[in-house]
Amino acid sequence: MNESKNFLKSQVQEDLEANKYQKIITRFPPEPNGFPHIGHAKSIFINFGIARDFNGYCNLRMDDTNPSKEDTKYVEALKDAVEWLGYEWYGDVRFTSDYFPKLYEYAIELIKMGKAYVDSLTEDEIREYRGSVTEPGKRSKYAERSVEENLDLFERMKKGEFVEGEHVLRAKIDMSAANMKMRDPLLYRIKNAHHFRTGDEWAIYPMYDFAHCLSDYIEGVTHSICTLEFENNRDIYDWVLDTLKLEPPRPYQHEFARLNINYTVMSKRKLLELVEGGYVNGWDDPRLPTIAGYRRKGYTPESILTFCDQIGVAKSNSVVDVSQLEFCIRDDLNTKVPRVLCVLDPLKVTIVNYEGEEEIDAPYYPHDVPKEGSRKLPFSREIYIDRADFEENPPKGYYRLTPTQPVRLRHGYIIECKEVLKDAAGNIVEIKAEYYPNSKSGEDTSGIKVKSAIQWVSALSAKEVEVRVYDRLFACEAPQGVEDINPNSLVVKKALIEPAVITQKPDVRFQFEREGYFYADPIDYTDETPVFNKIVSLKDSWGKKKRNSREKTKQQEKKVQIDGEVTPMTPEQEKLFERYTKELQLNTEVANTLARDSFLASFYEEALNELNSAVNLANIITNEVAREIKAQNSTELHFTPKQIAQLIAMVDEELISNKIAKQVFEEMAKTGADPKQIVEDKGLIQISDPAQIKPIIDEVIAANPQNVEKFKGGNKKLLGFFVGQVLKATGGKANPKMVNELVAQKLA
RNA sequence: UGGGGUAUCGCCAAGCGGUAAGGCCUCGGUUUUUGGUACCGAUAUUCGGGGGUUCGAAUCCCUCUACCCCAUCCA
Repeated sequence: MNESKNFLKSQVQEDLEANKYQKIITRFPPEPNGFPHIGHAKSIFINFGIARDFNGYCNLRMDDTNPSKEDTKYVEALKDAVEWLGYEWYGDVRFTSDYFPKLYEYAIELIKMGKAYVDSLTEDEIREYRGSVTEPGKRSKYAERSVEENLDLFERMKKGEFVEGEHVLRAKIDMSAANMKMRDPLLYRIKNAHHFRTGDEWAIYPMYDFAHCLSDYIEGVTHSICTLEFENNRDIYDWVLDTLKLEPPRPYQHEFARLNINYTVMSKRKLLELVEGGYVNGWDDPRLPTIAGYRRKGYTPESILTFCDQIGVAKSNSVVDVSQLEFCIRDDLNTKVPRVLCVLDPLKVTIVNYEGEEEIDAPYYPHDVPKEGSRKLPFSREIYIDRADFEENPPKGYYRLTPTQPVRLRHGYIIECKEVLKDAAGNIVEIKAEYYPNSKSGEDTSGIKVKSAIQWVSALSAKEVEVRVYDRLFACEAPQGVEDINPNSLVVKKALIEPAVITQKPDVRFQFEREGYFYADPIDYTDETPVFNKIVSLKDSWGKKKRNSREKTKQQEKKVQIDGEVTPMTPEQEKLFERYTKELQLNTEVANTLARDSFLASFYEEALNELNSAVNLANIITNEVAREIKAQNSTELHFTPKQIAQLIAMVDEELISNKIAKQVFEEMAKTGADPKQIVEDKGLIQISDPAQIKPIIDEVIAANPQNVEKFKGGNKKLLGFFVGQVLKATGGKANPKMVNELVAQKLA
């Protein structure tokens, strides 16, 4: 598996090291309102994977808070998917609906705290009152109801005394919050629908934002991992848990980018449209990116898991190329699956100089797959080969049978074309050929060199099978909907296959040599009418060559960036800028940053009172100090302008290098210690004596002969590498400028 | 227009101030009775653009740009 850590694993590791949790608990929490797709597989892989990696648990929880959409058939599909992928959830399957009583209690608690109220605005009014992204909302007059009234109303909501939409329970947070989600979010709504588990017991149902965080908490989840679109919901997640003052530890939410793959669609809505519109044959149609679809097509769980591992986990919206997935299934099947001969587009070949019949012993696996097994391949005078394996007027580079080019029948003899028979329309209907009796595979003494070996079947014993050749469902990379459907996404062929394959059971995979991997359809396959699904083609560098030569290579243009306008300075800022550039000789960029930030400016002025080192102070304040201020979100700073001045004084006196100054500053920001004290305690005084530095340089050079070579060969970037090594050896204390010069001299 | 995110090769993706990982794709080559596999090799002087700080910047600072998410009684 992938060794590099993703940000989620790093987070878990960090939390574990900080002793935040004793045991890691994650959860996979789908809403049972549709069939799981490969995006769910990614989530399953992440959640169960983290639990496995860190010796924890992963729960499977059905987030069933919306009875009008959910159904028990979906929970079965979800369970199947997890099991098929090889994971085991901890304990029983959980349901948010199991927590409805507990959730109700928490809601009452919030009401008692004055943090939740029953609102009786209409749906439209609620929307209107919420405001817009740029304008604040306004609070409902019902927010003023007393705790008693809220309690009474909420209980009656629960009892079913009201109709849908009459009341809702809302959190009392902030109607003018910049985060729209925090404008008094709804906690409960009245719904008369029948719930597939709790039946008609409840008249009210909790909203996602209320139920999810608390369900996580109830289950002892530590890391609540979800997709990017919930980033804005994190504030409510934290608000609910914090406001309720629950006993720690509590879970935290982390978001990652959902999976997208080109040439397909992933949204539930679009998938549903395809299924219900009859564009595909059900949720397990092999062209669909559903787990059931991939499974029916013949993908292995291992290949899906490998894929999930390869694509990684990050926060940028991305679209993974299908070829990555296709690679995974090819790679998995290559070492697992027997090779057999199947002719998809049969063309008759009569071997005129052959009489009788024979059986050829043919191994199931090629030389590079360490597996045993073989079968008998019947051979006779009449055989079939694939139409694509004969060309009367072959293009350049064609390796297969032509009127002048012999070819080997895989595992069998070399044949040569003698005559081409055509129908009235000019279509080739048969080939008369001759074979070389002394060219049999394994005992070939003919000395004839052929460029390829092709698949074939004997006419006498071949069986007709149905082969469903699937191609991508959509014709374009980023399909919008059914209008982009590839009309040839399914081609059903009557193919001819060698007899050994037919005695096999369904649910078995093969490689049809030179064609691809195929799967005996687990549902439609019978011995009388065998059906094979194409899983994926083999890599086809010949087909590609042909295609590429036809396609024009399009050149990509580099995008031109346009610079936007910068907001002008106020007169006061203008004045400061003037002073900084003219009087203090700061460069315009630094002066600009300082002048525009009043906090930084006053910090700078104060430091300037302590030390007359305008440029160096300005530099550290606009860069390092600014960063700390951002990180600490203002207020609680551990360092003062005076201390910064002391630090810079040491730099000015060349007691410490700039590099060390940054290190000292970080320490100051963390602990609030005095810069001089830090330098003293850690012995950070700069080493500027060449006599001390030179031996270290020699050591570094001696230890890295290849890099010395590379450097002398012209790789000047390596100078930085050597400087870095020397600095590392001295604990960062060597004067970097001097090291630079000395190293350059040494290596010159 | 407010808030929250994200930008590193054709596609994913490491990287957290000191030599731009890896996989897929692509292109060469070797082996091959699968135009498969395997194996070797090539492919980012540059990290969305522009500035700044530093001996040294993909990494720190400023700024601009592009894209995604948020105004369901969905999740």
